[in-house]
Amino acid sequence: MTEIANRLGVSVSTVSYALSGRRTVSEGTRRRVLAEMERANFQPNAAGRALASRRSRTIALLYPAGDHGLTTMPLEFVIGAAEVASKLGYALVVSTSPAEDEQILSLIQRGAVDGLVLMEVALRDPRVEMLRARQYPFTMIGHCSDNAGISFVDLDFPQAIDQAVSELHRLGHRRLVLIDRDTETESGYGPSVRSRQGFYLSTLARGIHGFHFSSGPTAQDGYRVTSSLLIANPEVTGIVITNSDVLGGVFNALHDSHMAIPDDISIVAIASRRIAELMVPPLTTVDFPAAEMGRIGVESLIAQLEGETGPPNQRCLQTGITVRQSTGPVKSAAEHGRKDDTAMVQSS
Amino acid sequence: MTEIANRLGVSVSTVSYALSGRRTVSEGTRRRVLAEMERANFQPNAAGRALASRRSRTIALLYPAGDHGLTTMPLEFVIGAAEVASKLGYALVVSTSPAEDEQILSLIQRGAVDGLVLMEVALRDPRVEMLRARQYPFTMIGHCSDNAGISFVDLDFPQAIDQAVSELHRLGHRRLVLIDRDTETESGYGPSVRSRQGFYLSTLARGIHGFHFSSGPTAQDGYRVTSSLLIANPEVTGIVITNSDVLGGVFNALHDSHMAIPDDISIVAIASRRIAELMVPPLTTVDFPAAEMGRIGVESLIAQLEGETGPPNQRCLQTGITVRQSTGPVKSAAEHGRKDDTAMVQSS
DNA sequence: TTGTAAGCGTTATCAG
DNA sequence: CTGATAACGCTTACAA
Repeated sequence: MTEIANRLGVSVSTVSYALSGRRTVSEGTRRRVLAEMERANFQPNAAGRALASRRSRTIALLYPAGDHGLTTMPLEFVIGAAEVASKLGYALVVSTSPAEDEQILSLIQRGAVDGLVLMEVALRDPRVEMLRARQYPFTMIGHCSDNAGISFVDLDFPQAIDQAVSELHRLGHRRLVLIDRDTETESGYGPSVRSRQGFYLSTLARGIHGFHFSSGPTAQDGYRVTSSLLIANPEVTGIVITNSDVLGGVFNALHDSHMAIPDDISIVAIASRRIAELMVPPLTTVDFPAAEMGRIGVESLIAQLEGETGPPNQRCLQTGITVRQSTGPVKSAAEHGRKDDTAMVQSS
Repeated sequence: MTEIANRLGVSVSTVSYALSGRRTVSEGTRRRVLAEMERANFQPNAAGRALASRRSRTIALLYPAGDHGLTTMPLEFVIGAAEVASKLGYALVVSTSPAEDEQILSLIQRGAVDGLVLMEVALRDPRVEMLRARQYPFTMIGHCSDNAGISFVDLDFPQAIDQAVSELHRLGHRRLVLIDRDTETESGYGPSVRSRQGFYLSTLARGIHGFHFSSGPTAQDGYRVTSSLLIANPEVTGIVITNSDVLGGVFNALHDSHMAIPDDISIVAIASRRIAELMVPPLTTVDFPAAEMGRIGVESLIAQLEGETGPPNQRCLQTGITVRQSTGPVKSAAEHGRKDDTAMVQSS
């Protein structure tokens, strides 16, 4: 910058202001400065800028560590976040979320990042309490019981579940089961709690029979749960799944029990398109807008960093349903005697 | 740091050296300094350090942009990279690889990062040429035709394919097909080229019949290719797949053609465990060690940054095969008359 | 509209 | 073994 200033016979501050626009610079010099920068291929040094401005223009995505082993959030999420961050002039560092508050603190106390995006927050999350107490800028993917003043983006799980239930109901299914995350290990995990509540509300509202099974996060868990489910509740004709990690187990269990999809049983899951298309038959899904969630999370964090005032940006995204081939009308005549309201319904 | 120095009555440089160990400090003062840092909860400021040392202690992972739409590299890769980077004291920024050299240059000219990890390199990759010409530190996931002086980590695709072929051969399969990436759009993409060559070598070496079909990257492409394959070459009993994005299409096509897996046809794919367990039946795979590749890539970049000398670290990882249920002995008696060498073979 | 200069928090050189 | 002190490259009052 000094060099550019010298070459043009202006001061460094003029160069700096020409670039940042933080004070007015005569149109002529501004253009000359920018032209010279272009010519010299100048790029402002990140460290110098960060040191002087006390802002790193870097944010961190705290990725849930391997504690669940597998994780539900797809890669598209990270990509979406990275893209918008870069578009807004920020770098996005991915950090496997250290369970220790200390490590988070270290990250922010070094001034390495200006703000955080928290993933997989629990209903009562100690990290959230800590950051809130310190008034540190952050946004959440997911949300807590108490979100006062905090921006977040989440899926509207009750609505997502209701779409699934509604579709199955439309097809004549009257006995549904929800397979969700294991509550023992996931107590306080928002999506589980909200999905389950939503499921009971949705089934109740339609006067149909619904209950849930909890499953661990692996395919084996899904297999086991589905097998017992089929024995304990052979009258079930529709399954709703919230955690795509168990899908393989469910499908294999059904296959081994000679239950055809969708002839004997219909399945709807909250899952990405990528996963939907891997299944046989292709899975009817409530779409998980991962990339968009990443985008929104980063956007609202940066808005906050850039001094946006006003209420926090709290959004529960609405989902759409994509009907593929894992859902169909109830066939079993034993189930209801007659396929009452399904016969003439058009595909929506 | 100044504050700590003052409180202890030593100079800032002593504090700095006590922390960095870059010059000897008497055991006593060193301990006092560290104790005081602990007490005051001191964290060295990243920007100040970066400015003075001219190193950001940050590296970037250049993630392939959405040009293929879907991407083959799983999330575990990013996680593995992030974990080891953080363990070595570096931050890992994820950047959706801008096709433009300019943007890469901007990143490095700002001094925002000390080095790059390139993903999805082509056999002749302009980015590689550019970085090499500038002597900029980087490592690759994958490798080019000419890798002189560049560290990389890649899968040993010929070996991976050979494991797949070997397993199918062991089971008595004598007519194999490889479904790989579409060459029209992927010309110069190393894994495709190497897999295909490896496939022909492996089948040739065993005196069995092998040929390949190329498929686009979507499930629909996989479906189409598999359908035509079944018509054109009904004698095929084993399929090897390199790109897990097409798996769903393949499985669905087989299902729709009433080909049972593994009774009528066996399948082996290069894929992650996560995907393997989604399929019905669970897929026999040559394991893709994504996390390890991420780790190694980052490690060798950092080694390079820390001034390691000597030859570049060039590694083609060996794979293991995990036999699940998509492979089985040839059943079709029409195929070879007799199942010659398969009858007595033990599982390895 | 522009210039001057004081930081920002480290590292590293040069003397003791 | 330790202290001063000059960078590092930029931002931003304060003056003019």
